[in-house]
Amino acid sequence: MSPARTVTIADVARHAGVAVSTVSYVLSGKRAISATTRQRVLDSVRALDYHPNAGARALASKRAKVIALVLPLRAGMNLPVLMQFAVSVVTTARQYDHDVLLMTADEGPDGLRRVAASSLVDGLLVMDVELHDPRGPLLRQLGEPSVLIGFPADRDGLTCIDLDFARAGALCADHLIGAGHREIALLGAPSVVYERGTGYAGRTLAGFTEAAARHGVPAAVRPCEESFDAVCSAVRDLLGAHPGTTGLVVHNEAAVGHVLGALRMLGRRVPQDVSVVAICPDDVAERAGPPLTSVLVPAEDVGRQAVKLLMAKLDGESVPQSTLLQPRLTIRESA
Amino acid sequence: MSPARTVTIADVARHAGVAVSTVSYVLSGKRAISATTRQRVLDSVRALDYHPNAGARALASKRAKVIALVLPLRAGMNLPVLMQFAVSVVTTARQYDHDVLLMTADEGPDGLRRVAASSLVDGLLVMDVELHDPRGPLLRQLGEPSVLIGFPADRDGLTCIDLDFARAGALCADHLIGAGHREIALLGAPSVVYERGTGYAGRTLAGFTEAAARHGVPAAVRPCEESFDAVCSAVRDLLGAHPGTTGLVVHNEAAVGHVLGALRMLGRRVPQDVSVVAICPDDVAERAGPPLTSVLVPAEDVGRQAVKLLMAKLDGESVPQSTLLQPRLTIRESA
DNA sequence: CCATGCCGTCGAAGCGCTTCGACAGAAGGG
DNA sequence: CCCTTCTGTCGAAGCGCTTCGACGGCATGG
Repeated sequence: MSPARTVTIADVARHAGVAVSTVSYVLSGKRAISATTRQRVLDSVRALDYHPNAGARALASKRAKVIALVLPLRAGMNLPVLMQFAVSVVTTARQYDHDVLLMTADEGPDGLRRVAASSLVDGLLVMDVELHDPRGPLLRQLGEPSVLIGFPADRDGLTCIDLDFARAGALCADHLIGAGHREIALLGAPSVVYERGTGYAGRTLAGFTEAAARHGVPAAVRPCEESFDAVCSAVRDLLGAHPGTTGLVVHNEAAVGHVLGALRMLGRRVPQDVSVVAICPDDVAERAGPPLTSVLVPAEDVGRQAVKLLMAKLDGESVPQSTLLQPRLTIRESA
Repeated sequence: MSPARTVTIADVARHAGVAVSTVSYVLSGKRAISATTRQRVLDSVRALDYHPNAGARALASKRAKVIALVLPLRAGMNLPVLMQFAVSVVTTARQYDHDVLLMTADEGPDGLRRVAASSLVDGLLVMDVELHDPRGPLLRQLGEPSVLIGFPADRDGLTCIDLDFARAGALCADHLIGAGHREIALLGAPSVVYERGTGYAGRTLAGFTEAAARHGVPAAVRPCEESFDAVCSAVRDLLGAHPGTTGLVVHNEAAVGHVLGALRMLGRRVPQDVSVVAICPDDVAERAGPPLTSVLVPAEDVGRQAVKLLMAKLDGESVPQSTLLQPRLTIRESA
């Protein structure tokens, strides 16, 4: 429309008949301003459709009001959960009046250094941290406020949050055993995921195994690739080697549909012949046939909490080093 | 380590024994600087590990070197593709020395207005634009450089890019008909997606129907919800109503696995009894059983091209109003 | 009734960078 | 040999905002 010279705080001040600093204080609330002046300023802001310049604000206040979200970029990642997570981070950050800069891990440590050093962001949210993640030491050294999703082996001086996967594995085992199953098994992620030392996969497995042992129930465990054929033979092998298995836990979102297909092909009915519990998002569980009893990965919760932790750190509050989110089992038809 | 007062351009200038402006010109290349001076400055930059302050740069140059990626946030979205897309946008943007601000559509028009007006970003990438998307007019009015992924009905003055879904639909039909099928069908997205006027779904359907008509082959079409049961009855209905159907196109990523399961349950072998072609990402097609002949949604290409278009616009170049990416059919075992 | 405080507002000094105009000195032309 | 034209560099003026210190004016208390 108009030639649109952008509106500055000086324009607002002039329009409202006050000093620039007064406008600033009205907007930030950092000093008391009389109700009448405040209102006049606010009206001018609205009238002129004023939006503070982000760069100038960042420069003067040393706060960019932007946080970085660092995504992993690896094989075997499960994109939908990542996405849900990202969305919840953005939504929550906005509630704190912050924006989110999206980064991929493939720029490596330099990327983190760059955004931190350039004051592009005030803090970092690092996803999918592995057991021996090089970014752990880096973050410690960087001194930039950060929150990690996932647990590195050495979490000293870091703030970490994740679903309690050990508990999730145990919950699945307990549920099956409680339902009377006397031999159970876990079908996991592709083996590369375990080898990489991805914390959550190993922790689920440990929790599962431990719970089974506690009840004295034999528990087989098998990694599982994600193609239909691979899943079929994995299931066949498993049931061959452990014919008494009647309870199955699946911790592999991409394979979960195939597992049901494989069981169908092998003539095993779910849940009559084999009970299945999955660890996956609700929508996957719901649209499976039959709908799966499942423990969900509460991506949204994790995202929200992670942002809250980071905001607390930005405000100089001290926060717990580790936060574990409790898993929740939803009973559907498969177990 | 150190108390870490951040390094400024003045520090670099002092260290190199030149003026601040000289450092700036070395870094931006906007004026000729002698080789020796340039080298000295560059050395100092490295020695001090200097990173320009993003806010100051943005303020002075009126270029933030950040673009916004606006994601949709709707039911029936398919997250993995979105994610792939986002990753490719970030990667490409980095090649142009830009960062990416992630926004969700749920902040609405105000969100776009806000980031644009505050100069937080230099341009906008808007994903998953619908036929009658309110953001079309908004962008036009905003005057901020932008690129839309998807085609609104009125694309005057906008820059749009997408996969040529009509062509993709036609390609599937052509492939099946070329293989000798005399009655074919399309299993599509959930009906809500069509009703919303999501361009790509409708265009696929149109391309498919048209191609079939051109060959004089009857072609049924059916939207499809994504739960296993719904898919089963959809497939059953379809095959019941059109018993001669031997070629099936599936344009629904979440349902594609279930379709194969349903066919198996109905006793139809793939590809002996029914040939199946899917429109979905390669990894989904590959890990299906049997691996699916498919047309992939080239999320990465779209992302890369979209960024390139946006960068061209930021540089003041003029770009084509519409860009259509050609689909590619990959033959696997299912058709 | 004057000293004391507080409240609300203002002016000005930066924040770190880009960019414009100026200006030495070298190079080239008449 | 002087005047012009480049080249390479410098200094300074902002960019739009936050924040600090200052300062009138009003109420309070002695």
